[in-house]
Amino acid sequence: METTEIDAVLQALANADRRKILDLVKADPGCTVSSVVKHFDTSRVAIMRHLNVLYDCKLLLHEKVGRSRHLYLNSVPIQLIYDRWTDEYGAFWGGQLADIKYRVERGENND
Amino acid sequence: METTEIDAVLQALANADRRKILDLVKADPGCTVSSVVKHFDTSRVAIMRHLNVLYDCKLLLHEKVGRSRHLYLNSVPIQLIYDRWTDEYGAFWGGQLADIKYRVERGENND
DNA sequence: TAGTTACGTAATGAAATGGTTACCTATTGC
DNA sequence: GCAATAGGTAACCATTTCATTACGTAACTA
Repeated sequence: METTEIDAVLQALANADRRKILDLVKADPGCTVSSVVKHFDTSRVAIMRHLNVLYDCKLLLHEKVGRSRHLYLNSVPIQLIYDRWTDEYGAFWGGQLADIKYRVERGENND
Repeated sequence: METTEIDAVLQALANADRRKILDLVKADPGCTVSSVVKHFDTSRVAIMRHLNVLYDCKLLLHEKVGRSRHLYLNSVPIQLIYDRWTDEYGAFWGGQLADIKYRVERGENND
């Protein structure tokens, strides 16, 4: 996975509305754009912009049928991100996480 | 974890330079700002801005000693993100991941 | 103590992000 | 055919992001 692809996926995930879209599509695979829009107060165009971001980084797959566009979740990018971080930080987590978390929970972190 | 906190952590991770900083600090806990800056072509101020982003979302802990600032990785936010996504998408992954990953590795992904 | 080192901040500017309204095209249903 | 529906695009605007240069301050060192 290219650096720019990781950037794009993380950037896409760094927005609550886009994460909500993913959740909605996950809950109702094959749903349409307008059905997603109904769950938001923001404009249809704004949601479509979010959808385009999700298409670009391939978190959402889509196909046009008639005048509708059907949406599907593609979890592969998330999985790749997950692998990246667990691979690179897994050892660190395993070794130090418990202690650090303990200290943080006791308010002993030095922010 | 608040939505805005998730946003902040993912936003922070959505930048290759900031991820590189995390990798550097992970490889050399307690390293200083200037030692991190040496690994980049961009200006010291730009890197310090990235550091501030990482401080704000608590991916980096830091303490000033003399005229130096020592940096430490705090993997708790990453762990929380990890938990968030595996909790919400775990079932989906569990059901389809093996097959998808297998297909991806064989170059048969459906992008 | 004078100079270098390490870090911090201010001012500035280009580009990206995220939203809006207005309008346009294609499909469906009556 | 005509109106309603579903989606797409264009133009615009405010804010944030991300970089720069210039300058300031505290601490180490020769």
